[in-house]
Order: sequence, then structure tokens, then C-alpha cells
Amino acid sequence: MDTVRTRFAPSPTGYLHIGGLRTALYAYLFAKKNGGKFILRIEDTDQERYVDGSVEIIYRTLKQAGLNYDEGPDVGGDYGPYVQSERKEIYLKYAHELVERGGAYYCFCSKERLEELHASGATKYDKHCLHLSKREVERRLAAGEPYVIRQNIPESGVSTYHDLVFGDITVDYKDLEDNILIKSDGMPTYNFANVIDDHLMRINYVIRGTEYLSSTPKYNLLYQSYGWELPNYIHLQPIMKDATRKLSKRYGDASYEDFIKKGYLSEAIINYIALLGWSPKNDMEKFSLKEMEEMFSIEGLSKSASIFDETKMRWLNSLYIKDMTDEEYYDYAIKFFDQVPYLKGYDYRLLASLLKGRTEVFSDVGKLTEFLTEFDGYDLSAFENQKWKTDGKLAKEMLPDLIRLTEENAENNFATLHDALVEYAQSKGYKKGQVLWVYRIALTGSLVTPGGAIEMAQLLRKDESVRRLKESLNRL
RNA sequence: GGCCCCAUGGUCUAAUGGUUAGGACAUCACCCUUUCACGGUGGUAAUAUGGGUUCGAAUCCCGUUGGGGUCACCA
Repeated sequence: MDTVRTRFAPSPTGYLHIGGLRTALYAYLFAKKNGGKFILRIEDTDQERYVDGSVEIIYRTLKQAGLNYDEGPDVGGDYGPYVQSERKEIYLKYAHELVERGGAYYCFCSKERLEELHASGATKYDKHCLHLSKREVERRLAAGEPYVIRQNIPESGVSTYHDLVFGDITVDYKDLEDNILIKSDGMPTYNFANVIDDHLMRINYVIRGTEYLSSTPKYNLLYQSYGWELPNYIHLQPIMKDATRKLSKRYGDASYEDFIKKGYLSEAIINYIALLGWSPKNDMEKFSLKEMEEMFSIEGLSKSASIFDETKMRWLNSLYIKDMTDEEYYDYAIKFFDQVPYLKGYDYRLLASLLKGRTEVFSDVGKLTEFLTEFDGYDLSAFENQKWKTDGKLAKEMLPDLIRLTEENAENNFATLHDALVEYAQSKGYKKGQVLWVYRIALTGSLVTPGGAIEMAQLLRKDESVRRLKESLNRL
């Protein structure tokens, strides 16, 4: 069997969205699983939609995600160039050959004629120029008339091909149109370029979205006209934003880079999107790219679209964060700490150790530490706790002592403070939890904090702790 | 609208003619805990619908409904 060759062929029209990345992932995994090659090709035949810098985003994202391609514009390969705009002459040559073979024809119809045709109720091009005599075509070509080249689709008959996930797909030729293969600017359309390139680049497994499911017979016709072997097809259902809308950048849905900025780990994103439309034979849900390369199989691909669920990706991300060492967490968290202004001056190491087990997504560090900046005027009902039977009155009673104990014990060693508080509780007949609840609330003003009372005192340090306790007492 | 495709809990999915319809996220309850979280245990929750075929259907066939895709000098 020939070596498996798959490709990812995005057009540089902006950010690489999650759906595109998943297509790339599957193409990569299928190639790796089968010891094959994964190729990157840039489909930039539409200069109108070209967005500056998007090619670099594609390179960067793929590499960052670990989807290293064996051949591509920036890494080379034996079948280049890998950018379609640099292959113009190749397409022209094949297009002219196709005309000779009867698979395509020159068309001189004006935009106006096409519009009239459409307005008259025609659903597709009427093959008008197919019937031009050879002499007439040559004359108009020689006269320099603008033209396009259209594919010549049979007027009747059906075409069936086999898709590896959907099975046999049958389409009637009468439902297909004589699409333009070469535009009047000499550039090919997708309909032509993808076939020429896939063949020339020896792509034998075409992995792409289902938007091509019913137009694939047209491409097969092209392969057949040249006498080329058909590739295997694997079509993928889209990732949805909700039941009726596709996930897309147009609706402001997050791209890979946006998720990275929000504090998702690359591994978690890849892991999660792998699960959207594919499942392994066992019930595993967390796996590395390497593991996926082993487990991937087209049998696990889903025939239905799946809705993107950020909540589940958060969960997966939290798993990856828990797997980090303290050092890795610290290194990664620093830049997110830096984004939260009021965190300046706090002990990042301590913050990191406190936050590590509570971070689902790194941008959470802001929310998790809000009590550091929102202390003033907090709701005093926070002192009320049913389990510990505490309230403002009890707090008022305890606080003078708690302040004193803090002043005496919080100098360097916070373990002494803990012991002192416990001892205090015993001597006064309070429960340990009561003292610590009151202490933590008086200190932070928050029901939820990333650690217990002593840890919060340690984070705030002695002076600030005392200041806060005093203010709480004042307000009570 | 024509054509193509799809249909299991709120979400991602497993089960390819015989299972008490399994797992995960979310959710709820309880346990653990100096808060929250983590972790642990348990619960609620699904075969869109109507007909067939079969001893037996989530699974095969047909209709209906719902959804997606496509019908460009975009990919």
C-alpha cells in the first residue's frame, strides 16, 4: 500500500478557527497513525479575501499545537510549491489539457448574460459556450476576449463514490453545475486547484468538511478525465456553536489563539476538540497528542455535528493544570498574574501554590483573588455561618483578641499564628472552626477565598492583616 | 425550493439485531474539609415521531418532523 498522505489546506482569510484546527488535527492524526505524511498547503487563489498575516498565524498555530507538517511552504518538500498562488502556470497547463480532453470548455459569457440567465429562472449555467465552434473559440481567444474555463458536467447520469465516514454518496449530474475552473484573472477556483494539487502532491486521503460532500462527484469527474486514481474521502461534520449555527469567527467565536489568551493550555484545547466528532474505543477522555496518534481511527468519527461546550473544555483544562508541577504552574501563571494590576507586590510563589488546585483556566486568577482589592465595604452578613454558628456579634467579641494574637504571632512564622488561634479557641471555649471562620471573613470579607484563614493572613502579611482585622472590627 | 447528509440525557458520546441503554461534562444530594475548591459516594436525566421487517429493533426499511450542507469568477 502507498504511504498515506493527508493535507490541511486552509485559505489565509483570517484567524485559524477551532473547526479548521480540528480538521487539521484529524488529518495529522490519520497520517501519523498510519505512518504517513501530513502536508500543509495554502489555498490563496482568492486575492479578494486574503488577509495579511494569516499565513503566519496558520504556521504558528499548527506548530504550537504540535501538528507538525512534513511538507509545507515554510518547511519545503518534494511536491512544492505549497502555496497555490505560486502554482498558477501549473493549473493553466492542466486546464488547457482538460479542454482538449473534452472535460472543460472556454466560456465568454458576460456577467450580464449570466445575470439574465439567473433572473429568467435558470438554476444553473446553460452550457451556452460549450456549443461554440472550435474556430469561433480560437478567433475570440486570439482577439483577446476575456474568458473563463468551465467544467463540462454530463447532462445526465449519476455518480456514486464512497466516503469513509458516510458510506456511499450518490449525486445526479443534473444537479451539478458547469463550475468555473479558471477565473478570468487566470487563477483557478477551489473546484479545480484542489484536485490538481491533491493529485500532484500525492494526497490519497482527502479529509475536509462536509460542505464538499455533494460536490465531490465533480472532483471525481476531473480525476477521471485525466485518468488519475481517486483519493479516499473522509468528510467531517462541522462544530456548532449551538443547534443551528456553526462555530465561526464571524460570530465572534473564540479562535485557538483567543483560548490560549484566556488561559487554556494548548494540550487541553487539542484534547477537547479531538473529542468533538471522534471518540476512542475505550472510554478514555484525556490523552496526549502522542496517545491520540496511536488511538486514532476513522471508525470513531461521528456522522453528526457536535456543539462546542466550553464548560467541558474548562474541566479538561483543569485536569491538565493539576498535572503541572508547581514550577510549571508558577512559570505559566506569572504572565496572568501580571495582567491583574492589584496582584503587584504579592508573593507570586505563594499565590501560585494557593491557586494551583483551584485554577480551571488561567484567567481565573483574577476572579479568584478579587478579595484582595474588594475588601472595603464588604457585606457583613458574611460572618453568619450556620454550620459554625457564627455571626457579627460573635465576631465583634473575638476580634480584639484576634488582632492582638496576629500582632504577636504573625511576624515571620505563620504556623505560630495557627497554633495561637487554636489555643485561643480552646481557652475561650470556641470551636476551632468558629474562630477560623470569623478570622478569615474579617480578613478577606469574602465567603470564598483560595485558602484558609492562616494562608490568607500569610498572603496579606502582618501589617495588612492587622489593618483589615481592625477595619472589620470598626465596622462591626 | 431542488439535491446531499444527519438524528441516543442539557452537552460530547458508547452500544454495528438480544445490555437493567454504558461513560464523561454539567446539575442535585451526601461525605471529607478552618472557607471555597479538589477528591469520594450516590441520584435526576436519552434512543425525535409514525409505520413496517423480525421471536426480538436505539440498531434494518419506508414515511413524517427537526437540523445541517449545497445550489458563486468563495473556499
